[in-house]
Amino acid sequence: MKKQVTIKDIAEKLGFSVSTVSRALKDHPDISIKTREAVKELAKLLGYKPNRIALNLKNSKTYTIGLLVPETQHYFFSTIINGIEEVAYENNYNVMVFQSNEKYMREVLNIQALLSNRVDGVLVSFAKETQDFSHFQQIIDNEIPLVFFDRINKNMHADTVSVDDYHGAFQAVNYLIEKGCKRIAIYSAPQHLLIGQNRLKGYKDALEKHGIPFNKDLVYSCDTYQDAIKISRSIFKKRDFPDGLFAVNDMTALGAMKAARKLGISIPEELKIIGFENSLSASICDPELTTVDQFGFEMGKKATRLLLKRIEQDTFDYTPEHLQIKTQLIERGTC
Amino acid sequence: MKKQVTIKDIAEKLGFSVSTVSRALKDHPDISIKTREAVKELAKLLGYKPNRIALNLKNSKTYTIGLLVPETQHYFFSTIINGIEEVAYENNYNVMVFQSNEKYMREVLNIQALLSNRVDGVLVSFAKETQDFSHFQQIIDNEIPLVFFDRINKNMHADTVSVDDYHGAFQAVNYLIEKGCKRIAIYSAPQHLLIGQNRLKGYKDALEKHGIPFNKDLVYSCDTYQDAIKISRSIFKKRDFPDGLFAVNDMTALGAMKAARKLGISIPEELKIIGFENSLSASICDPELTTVDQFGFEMGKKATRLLLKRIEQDTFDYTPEHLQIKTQLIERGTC
DNA sequence: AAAATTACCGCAAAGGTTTTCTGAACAAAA
DNA sequence: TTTTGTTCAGAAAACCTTTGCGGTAATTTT
Repeated sequence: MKKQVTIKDIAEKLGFSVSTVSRALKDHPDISIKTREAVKELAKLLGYKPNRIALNLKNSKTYTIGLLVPETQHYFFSTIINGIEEVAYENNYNVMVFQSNEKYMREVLNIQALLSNRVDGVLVSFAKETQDFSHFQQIIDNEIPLVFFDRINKNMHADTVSVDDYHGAFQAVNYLIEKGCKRIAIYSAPQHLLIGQNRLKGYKDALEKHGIPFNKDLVYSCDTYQDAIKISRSIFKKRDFPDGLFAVNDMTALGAMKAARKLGISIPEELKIIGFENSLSASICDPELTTVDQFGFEMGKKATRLLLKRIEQDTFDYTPEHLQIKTQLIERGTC
Repeated sequence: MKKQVTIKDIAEKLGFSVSTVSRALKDHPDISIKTREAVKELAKLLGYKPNRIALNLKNSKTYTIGLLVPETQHYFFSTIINGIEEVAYENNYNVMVFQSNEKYMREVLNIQALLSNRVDGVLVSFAKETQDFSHFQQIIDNEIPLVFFDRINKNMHADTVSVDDYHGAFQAVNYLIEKGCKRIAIYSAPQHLLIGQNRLKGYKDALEKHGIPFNKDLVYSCDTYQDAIKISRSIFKKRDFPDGLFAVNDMTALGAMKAARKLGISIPEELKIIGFENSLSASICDPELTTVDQFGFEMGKKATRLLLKRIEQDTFDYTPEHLQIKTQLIERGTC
């Protein structure tokens, strides 16, 4: 609202030209020491701060990265954001956040906003709804570096950072089997998401390794807390309910625990549960949830480092990398 | 990296001047329909997007609000961010996030970054460490609207939005007493924060209302999960441990629950606990945590609406408002 | 036919900064 | 005195867009 002090103000007060002031401020050798000091002194006195907007325009560089997530509120994403902000801060970049609320339309609009804000690069974890990717192609067409994280698409000119879902799922199910489970259910993410596919594959392969036949009746599409409670209730009421459950994320695992407790099923004796995420709640509930750590903070950092590398390299003609974060099994009380 | 298409490109391709193209794009009556359509068609074809940076410079307005929080990862803050992003999105503003990690120094640096990015307004919840506010005064000196939320300071030219801590605390402690508690402990935030002062006052007044003498030995400074576990352990080992606990936030309440469980103290029979926040974990744990809902989402929305009002009003000469969010007691299983 | 109006469009400045090029003043060397 | 060199500073362009003002041609009015 108030006019900020500019280089021009300093120039006028001192009787120099703007170019002299500009150079003086950056210790250009052409400027005499006397002038330099006079300029700097007045600049400090007036509280001069270079106008970033003008620089942005001149250099067509904003030192801003755009971040698009489904929901900031989800614990996993908030840890990722933490990692992103961390690396951005270290490298003097700013972060502009947008959330899609899992809506495709809003995602498209957000991408437009990112584009017109001329961000230097974009980090994306897309909405569950999203099946068409042409809005992301726009980013690429403008040669703005793009990194997908968590929910990724490997068929574009974009780097990706994701959890090693296959390995994590394999690890988890293998662990359940070793703990004695024979009938293991899986709560799975939608199959159009890579996450869904990879985890299901890990599940199948772990079963196969131990000679347990795959039973598609034990596969449930379920990825929210509410769904988990509802679905679990109906499952656990049956006489032959599973003795093991691999949940797509901690919230669904916790939903299952709650339902089981209501029905008087004891964990881990009658039913063993393993989650995926290692959220805060996982170590708070009782018994504490055995889960697979996804290292969201690490993921955020890795994705941002990769993005900054792309931003600062001089060519857009690179072959995308596909990083995977190794998961880690956290043994606790539900198995 | 790639040059984005500008109004100039369109002008050259069509043989018009830039001003004509500019006006054509915004349906200025001076421009013939034929020209208008030709321009618009090419603009669409080329994927022209107005350069926001140039507009920012020209209008010295960025349509960006700066957000400074201690940690994005904290559930309460992430719900607030959700509310902020929501209102910003509705009003075509963008949000730039910064986190202080509870560090004063980092907060100061972040404010500088906000300043040089020429944001239109700033939303702040400051770090626990922060005792000196001159960096915020810089924002005000530049006549940039500032709204404090959650952790507030009423002694500046800034609006504030906060939880009605006094009322919430009173409500909570009153409830504990009605449930039969005689010796009620409080886990309190640092006393240099208003939150700490107000909640303690609510606690005291509720005791007084029921004629229970205040006992300063039942006041503990404790506001993290880890601290809560440690402190609770030592408290609950004593023979005369409290029969009620009012915790400054859900995490400390949950820490106390965990410690109590380990020591075989039954909740709510031997010990009643009430939290403050209504976080996700509160409804997941067992028994479910009785708590006071702070309505973070509402707070984020209210704060942002207030900020946008300040940004869009034409004067900086206003008297700050101090909004309070009414809390709500959520009765669950720990009382 | 001359004057007035209308319809269209371009010029230039502004917003703040950096940077290349140009130029002036002065001192030292020929 | 002339030439060469050095030191310092200004002018102008560029980044992209908007907008007040001016200008030209065509059309209408007297």
